[in-house]
Amino acid sequence: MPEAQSPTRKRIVDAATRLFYAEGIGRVSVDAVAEEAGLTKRTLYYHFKSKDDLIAAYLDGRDQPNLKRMAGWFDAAEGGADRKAEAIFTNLARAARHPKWKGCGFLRTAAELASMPGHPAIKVGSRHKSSFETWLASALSNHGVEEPQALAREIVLLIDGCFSIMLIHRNPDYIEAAGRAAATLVRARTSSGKA
Amino acid sequence: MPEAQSPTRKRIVDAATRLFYAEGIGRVSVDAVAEEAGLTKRTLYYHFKSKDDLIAAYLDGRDQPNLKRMAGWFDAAEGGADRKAEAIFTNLARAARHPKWKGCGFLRTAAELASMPGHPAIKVGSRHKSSFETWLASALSNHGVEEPQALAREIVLLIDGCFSIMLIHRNPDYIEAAGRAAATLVRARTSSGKA
DNA sequence: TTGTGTATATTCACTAGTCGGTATACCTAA
DNA sequence: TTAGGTATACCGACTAGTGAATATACACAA
Repeated sequence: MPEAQSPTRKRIVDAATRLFYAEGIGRVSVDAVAEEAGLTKRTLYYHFKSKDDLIAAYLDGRDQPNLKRMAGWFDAAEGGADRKAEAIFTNLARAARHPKWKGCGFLRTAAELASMPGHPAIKVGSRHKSSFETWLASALSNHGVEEPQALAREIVLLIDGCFSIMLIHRNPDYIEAAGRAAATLVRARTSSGKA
Repeated sequence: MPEAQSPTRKRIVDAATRLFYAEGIGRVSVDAVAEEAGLTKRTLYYHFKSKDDLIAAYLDGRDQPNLKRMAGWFDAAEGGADRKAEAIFTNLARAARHPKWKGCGFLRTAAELASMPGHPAIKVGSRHKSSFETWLASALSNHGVEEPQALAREIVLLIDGCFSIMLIHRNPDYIEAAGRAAATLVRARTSSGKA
């Protein structure tokens, strides 16, 4: 039985992360992941029981880094809740200009697996998105916002809207527009009418 | 050279539409489309020069029906611009409860083709989404809204956010939340402060 | 120190089937 | 006779997954 913390396993997940994010899970073969990791397919199958398992592990590995990055952007921004929320979008727009940026791996994977709602990778994605929404609600509530949970959900919808539409138009203006919308929604839930 | 309006061609596109939407373009083989259409692969390749071509034709066929459906929801709703915008989401939530609903074919295809930004199907998707945004801006401007283009873009972001996040959570509550957010954004752009 | 057993980790070679696309031939209607 | 449209049969490349053998390392007994 393979170790959960094996360095080989980590090498495989890292290789899978690079390829799955760049090309999409359906366009990357298990052979390709094994080659990228510098080992054979049989070794990969020693550490993961199926490709579906590997896909879930790939997304699981992105959970914490993604959450921390978003939280970092929010925390680092000056100003009230509206400015902090908008900062997430400003930073996202900057990231999206990088040529290797291909949207959100969780959403793209869910789109590819839309016909398999119970797929383990979708459960991982669902947990990740819920974690983010929960964190955002608590962060907003620390900045004197009314109904932080409802507001967090609205902002999450705008963020995921950015991810999707960027894959169609490849135009970061949409992210800036979403940031302004988010700020508007925050102000609509701030007692003073302006934070 | 095949006819553009050939009934055989239409049968192929209809079959492709059923399968591609249900399973995703990457999980459906050309053989499967041919069988669904009740003809052989060779005949399919007489009418389409490649699978990529067929994918683009599939999305092209969804352009007008999708636009008309959304416009119908907006036009049929009672009330001001805020209520009409929210009606899009209410109807979307109802549609999303259907077991065969699998989100937006344009966005899912773009997600699958994220590594090929110049793919003809993505261009079709981009055109479709732009058409919708343009129509929505003009519809909003007919109802006394300020900056209808900026507002239309914000609402589009919420709609596409719904499509994406629904594939992760499968929870129509998100669509209702997006509808309320859209209404809030409309009111923020209405002179009276309330339409 | 040496030998044996055991669990972990890895490789090569393979299966059975699918993929997008095509060569060739045939049928039918103008 | 010609051209549009369809069918059979096939191609080489690739797919996820597996069987059997092997390398490595450490435990314990003689």
